[in-house]
Amino acid sequence: MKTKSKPARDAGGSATLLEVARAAGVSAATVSRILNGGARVSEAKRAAVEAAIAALNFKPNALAQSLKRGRSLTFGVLTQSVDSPFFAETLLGIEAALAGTGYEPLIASGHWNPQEEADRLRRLLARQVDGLIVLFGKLSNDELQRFALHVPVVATGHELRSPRALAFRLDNELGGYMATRHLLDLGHRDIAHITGDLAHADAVDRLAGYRRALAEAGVPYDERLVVQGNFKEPGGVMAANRLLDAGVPFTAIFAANDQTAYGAHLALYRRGIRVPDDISLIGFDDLPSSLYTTPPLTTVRQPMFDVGRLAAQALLRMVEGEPATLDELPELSLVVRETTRRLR
Amino acid sequence: MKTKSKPARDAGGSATLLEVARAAGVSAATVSRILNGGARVSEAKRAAVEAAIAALNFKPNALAQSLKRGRSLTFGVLTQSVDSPFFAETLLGIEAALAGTGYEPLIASGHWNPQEEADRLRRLLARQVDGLIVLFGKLSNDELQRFALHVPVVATGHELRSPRALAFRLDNELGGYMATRHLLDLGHRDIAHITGDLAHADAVDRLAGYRRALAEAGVPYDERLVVQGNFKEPGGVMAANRLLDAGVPFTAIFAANDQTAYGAHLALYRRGIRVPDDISLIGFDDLPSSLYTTPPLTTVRQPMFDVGRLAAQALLRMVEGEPATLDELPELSLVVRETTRRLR
DNA sequence: CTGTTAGCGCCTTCAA
DNA sequence: TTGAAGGCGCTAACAG
Repeated sequence: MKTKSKPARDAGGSATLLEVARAAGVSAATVSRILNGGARVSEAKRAAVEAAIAALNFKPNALAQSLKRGRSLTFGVLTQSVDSPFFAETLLGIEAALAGTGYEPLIASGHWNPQEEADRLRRLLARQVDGLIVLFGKLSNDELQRFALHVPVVATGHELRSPRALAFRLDNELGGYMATRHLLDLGHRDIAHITGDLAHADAVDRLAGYRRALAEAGVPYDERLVVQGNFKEPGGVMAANRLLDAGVPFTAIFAANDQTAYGAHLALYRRGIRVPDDISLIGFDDLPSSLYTTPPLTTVRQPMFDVGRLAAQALLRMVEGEPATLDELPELSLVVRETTRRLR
Repeated sequence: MKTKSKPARDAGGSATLLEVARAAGVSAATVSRILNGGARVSEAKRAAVEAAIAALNFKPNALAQSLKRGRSLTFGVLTQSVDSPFFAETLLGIEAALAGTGYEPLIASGHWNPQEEADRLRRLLARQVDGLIVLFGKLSNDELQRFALHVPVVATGHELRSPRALAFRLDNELGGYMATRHLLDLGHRDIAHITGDLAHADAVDRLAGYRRALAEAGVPYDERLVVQGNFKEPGGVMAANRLLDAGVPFTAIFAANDQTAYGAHLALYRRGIRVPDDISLIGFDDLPSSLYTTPPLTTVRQPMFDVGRLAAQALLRMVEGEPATLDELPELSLVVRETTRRLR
């Protein structure tokens, strides 16, 4: 005896368009027309169909629509880790740009692993996303281009511009310069730097900015004052400890990002060194939480919300066939709060 | 002259299964069989098909597969805001539970707005998700049940158990009790409480726990020591200021969540009041960042990663037709760090 | 072992 | 204005 083999879903809902049509005594085509606006339909039938839709609680099957139309109204978004506040803000910007457009983000995480990133991107493609937003990560431009063969791609943290792929980076070198310059302006000359993971271009650029500011101010570069972190709090703790143990005096620290600064601050606190009274500290990113650390953290702001918003807006245009362009390039800015102070 | 009207996608890729079949000189069914394991196929044809797949760089269209199979291998996940570290951790747990199962999360945000939540859930359903995970929010049990008519539902922060819906809450009353009790054990008797948004059951429960601990210790409840916050940093700042301005002395604060504690800490700092030297402070949640505040925050840990993981695992079972059960109920725990200290 | 036949649910000509 | 027919890409009987 053959029994309904449909899986667990639908125990209580979701009629099909055909069922609606039958209930209303019209053809499926008519229902479809009413659903999608457009064509004129007689008032009588329209009323009947709308009644049937309501009665059956009908919702069109988006999968079927996508299959038929060849567009899924979905953008794939590759973050590196959903738990990073840094990405969270970007996601918010994407969400904002997509609101009301009918598009929805399908989010995946690459965990800073090129293989995993490529794998996730492939899955996203298999799900027929109409476009891809790649947030940072370690994919090469070639790989990005390969994906752009299938759908338009917008990437942040990469440099790349082709008809179907657009990438942009913030000026991290300038950011590093701004941070260091701020410390210099405050009279500091012995400025330590805790770098990010130097496998990332951003970390390298920030370091370059630090060196440029120093050079410009005539302060010799002392490599003993530069230690490597990893963009995470524990890295900041360890780096600060190494700095302190090295015995080379310094009055300020430029941390490659806010999380590193948090860690460094904690390490200083443990040794009874106060911020900013004894040592000035500046971060990079301006995470939302940096406004509420005690004291609030001076930092270089990365406008991640805007980055997300602009990326999504650009992609929206690209899927409409317009050329790949950016409305504006988001800019870094110095946010002076209370962890830095004038020397003496 | 009629021209290809397919949209921008596919400028360079994605062959169809039928094309693969033709290239390999077999039928579509054979290709499908090879793709899905199962049936036996001659080595010759298998080789030909695999060659064709590679040559054409073929990836099955997941939309078509889902439509045909009646399962999308997608779970809808309703968070309230992607930018909250609290939800981020839960998402991580869900991601972990889903890894390797073939299921992927489709994430939407409800922003603590019942209308918006319901709307998002409907869209998720339209996309044919196979199950729903609802993380907190303000939907009523009735509404959740209604969604459970269509697909299995697992919800956190609700209480509800039916064949196709499972919900669980952590014991927030106990959490509030634990926090207050910790302060009491340290010798504090004048303990202030900054509540969360009292429209949330969690906030009410934590307050109840606070009162119970007080009562149990024979400390009279003083309503002047209880002010309302909103689970966010600014609320913590304002609440702490109100507490301070009221002039009723206290030696410790129990903040309804970590973000509130951050805000309160900042307000104290601004007035030169040190934590924990002058005032002890305890939060609730144990956000990842609480490990790196200066000093690290004593708090009541909510195992959100586990919450996400357990929810996803339960849902996984439910879509397989198994009854709605939870492996275990995650428990709150006291995490003593450095913002609380013995009185005197 | 393999091909043919039918759709999944919807949209879109094409005729009427 | 409306319906019939065909097909998006894939899978699942059912024959051979």
